Amino acid sequence: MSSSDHKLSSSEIEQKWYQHWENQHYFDSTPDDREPFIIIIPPPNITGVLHMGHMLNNTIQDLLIRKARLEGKNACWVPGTDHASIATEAKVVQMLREQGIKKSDLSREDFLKHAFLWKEKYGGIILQQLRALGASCDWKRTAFTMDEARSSMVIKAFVDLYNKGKLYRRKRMVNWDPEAKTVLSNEEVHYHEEQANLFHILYKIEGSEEGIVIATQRPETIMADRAVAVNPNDERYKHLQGKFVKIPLIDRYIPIIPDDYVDMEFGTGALKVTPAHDQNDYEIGVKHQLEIVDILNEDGTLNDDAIILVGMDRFEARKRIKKLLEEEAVLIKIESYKTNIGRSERTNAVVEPRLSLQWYVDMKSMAKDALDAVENGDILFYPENMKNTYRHWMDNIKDWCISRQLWWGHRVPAFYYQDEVFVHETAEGALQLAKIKTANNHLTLDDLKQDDDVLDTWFSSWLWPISVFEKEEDLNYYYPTSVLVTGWDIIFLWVARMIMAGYEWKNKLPFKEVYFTGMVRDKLRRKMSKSLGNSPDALKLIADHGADGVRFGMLACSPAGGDLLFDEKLCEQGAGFVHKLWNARILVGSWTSSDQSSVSKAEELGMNWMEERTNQVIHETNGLYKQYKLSEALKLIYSFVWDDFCSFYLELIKPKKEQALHPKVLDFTKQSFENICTLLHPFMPFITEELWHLLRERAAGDDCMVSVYPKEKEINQSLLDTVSEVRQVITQVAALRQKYGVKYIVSAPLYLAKSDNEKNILNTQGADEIIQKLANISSLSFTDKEVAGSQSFLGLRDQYFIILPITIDVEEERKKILSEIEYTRGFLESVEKKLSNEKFVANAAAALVEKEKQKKADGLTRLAALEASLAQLES
RNA sequence: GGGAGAUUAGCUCAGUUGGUUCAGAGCACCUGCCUUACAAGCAGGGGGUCACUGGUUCGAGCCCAGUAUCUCCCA
Repeated sequence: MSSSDHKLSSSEIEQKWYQHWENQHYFDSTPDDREPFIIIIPPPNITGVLHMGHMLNNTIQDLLIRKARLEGKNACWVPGTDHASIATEAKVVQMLREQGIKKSDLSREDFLKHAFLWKEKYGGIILQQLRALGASCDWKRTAFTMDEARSSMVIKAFVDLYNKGKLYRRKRMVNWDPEAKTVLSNEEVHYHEEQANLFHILYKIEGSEEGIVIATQRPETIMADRAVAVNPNDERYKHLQGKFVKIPLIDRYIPIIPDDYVDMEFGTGALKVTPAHDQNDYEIGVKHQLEIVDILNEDGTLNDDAIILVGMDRFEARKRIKKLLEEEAVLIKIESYKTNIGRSERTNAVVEPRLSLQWYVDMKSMAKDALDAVENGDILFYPENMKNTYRHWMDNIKDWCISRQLWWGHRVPAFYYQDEVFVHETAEGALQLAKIKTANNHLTLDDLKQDDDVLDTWFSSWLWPISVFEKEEDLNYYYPTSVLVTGWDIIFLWVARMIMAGYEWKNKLPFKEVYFTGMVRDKLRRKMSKSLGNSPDALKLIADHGADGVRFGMLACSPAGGDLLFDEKLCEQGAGFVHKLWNARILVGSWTSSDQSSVSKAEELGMNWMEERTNQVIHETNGLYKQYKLSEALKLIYSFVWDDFCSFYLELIKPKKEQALHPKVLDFTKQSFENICTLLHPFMPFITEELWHLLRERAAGDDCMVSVYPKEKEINQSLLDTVSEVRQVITQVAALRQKYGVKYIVSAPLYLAKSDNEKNILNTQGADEIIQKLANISSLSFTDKEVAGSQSFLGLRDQYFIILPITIDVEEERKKILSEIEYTRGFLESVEKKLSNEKFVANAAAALVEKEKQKKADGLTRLAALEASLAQLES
């Protein structure tokens, strides 16, 4: 026995075994005859470091992969990273700025060189950190959304959609981030209630002393106004319709137009229409054929069309214009109110609605198959209610703006010549198209200008499941994948779109099941985030509690879909569990065996029970796995190991000091321990591997990670019930000992009241021995009457008497029995009520009625026993 | 404004097509034990009008309607 046998060092065994598994190539997968089980990792951003969300998500994936591997499937977990265009570009710009380099000073090519260098340096951090968690990814398959294979598929997809007529380029109102100078998707804009001012401004009617007051939150945009709209039914303004008003500060007159859109109740009931700077105004503008004038530059400063305050930032302009309006005496009042302000997820800049020319994917044409697949159960969602959210979105799907005004990403493969656009994977191909279209053979590459924009990151992410397999053979074998594990917050951004892409290009769903994890929140229910600083350092957690402890902590509190309120205490509990297992192994390891020993009846019964109980746990956990109730499966195994194996079975088997066990018993015990290791391995891979090797000498390749997951067998319920009764008796005796202060060391005789119950513990070989050992009973025998001077108690079915060396408080005992009698009578009453109810007997299932009858019989037996005890006490 | 979900013990949550007196688990708390693997342990214990109000039913934590509160998604 080496010294390391008695001391547990998590970090040591984590490093040792992870390296061993990798050396043995256990994580690797290649297509073969076995059933595949495949998970594609939700690729983390290259800008990130491991956070709690990743820990949860990847722990679950590893758990599922390891379980499948143990079950003999060909398990493959493909890792990778996402180029995260806007986030990465922001990081690189910032890095360059710190080096004194401005992005605008660099060419696109030079900027990309810097970006790739950055990616090489920092882009793999998360994948590296995942190893610390025990992730058994097939690392040689590591993919990146911008490497060659993925990029070429992204470009092909774009071209293909264009050729199918599912892509178009159009000028629309988009969310504009003036700081990053790019369009944002709706999902990248976060709305929060903020305090704002509502400016009431007087617009004077042309050729009249009268005026009309409009209310606006954005006075700096009045120069872009092209109309004032009022509700056609608004009596206050009927006489003004068709007249013109002057925009304050500048010399421009705009019409007063009627439109139903205007809410008479809001503000003054008069709405300034600024088609270039508001989505709704834009629509009104189109309807009334108003001129659309954009007075802002892409960086949020005012341009020449603003006429005044040119070159000033929009917020500075707002302050200035307030003064100017006051000077002109047209600022009637400023009202403070709360409104939702949209800010960029990345830069936190206030998002500007902006009219711009962008590429769009026609989503309606793809939504149908993707919706059907989920509706008809081809793809299963866990939890199931995510279907509703999914359906709602699919039914109201909007076209997808996929161009971004950035450099880091896949460049749009569209080439322009004069007013024509040519879409092709290569510039040369586009040139050919252009030559044909223009009938001009003299065109050269220099005549074409490629689109400056890149594609939305999700435009590569949606191809992830179909793009990670580079070989046809792999694709045929692994696709569709088994399950996707991701957060519900990206069900639209990612999950729905992957399903669409799967049908679009492979004519097949990308995965059969989707397991939505919850969001990791802190104890105050706040989402864990870097900005709040409420997220624990993942690697420190692992260092403090061990990877197994952290995995336990993450899993123990993670019901599918629901929020996960993370509490470090759960990791402590996990670490405690690791120690429990460790100590149990030390105990078993300290035992010796000898042919001279015999197998006692108690041991025989104990072993049989252990086997049945293991079967039962396998059966139950398999059921839980199927429903993805992973935290419940873990809790079940936890209590099985702790309460059943350690507290009961090992105590039952435990030999007296210096005594040896029969080899059969010791071997069985080790075998049970091995089963536990295998069952627990997916949850806690390191400690189980370590114990596996400490339990026995192992040949090369005999590792827990690749052991055989035990199969379900038929369960002997009757044996389980009998031992439950045994354990109940032990518990009750212990409770009585505690109540009367009788120490364990004082043994006492126990009697079993004779009854009709054939399966009583005296008829089961070994049961008496177990009770004698664990409850320190001097003798166990039948009795057909009350035992004088005894304490009586009920097991699950039978009644027992124990004689403890105490003086009994008759009055107290009487009260106790009376209250039990009362309870039993109530119980009987409710049962009888049911049985005498004709409708119940007629309507309920026969088995149920039978059960009620049995309950009545049991109840009567118990009542009789209690009344006898009472009589005995009073005699 | 449209939609989804939730409300069960001090906390986090189970509760399977309505049917054991159904009200559960883990943590936390309290009590007693250093019983020779583990005090990171062992053995016990208290604690809930299942948000509220009605309805359906022989029977409701579970089904229906409404109310309240909260969370989230979309606009």
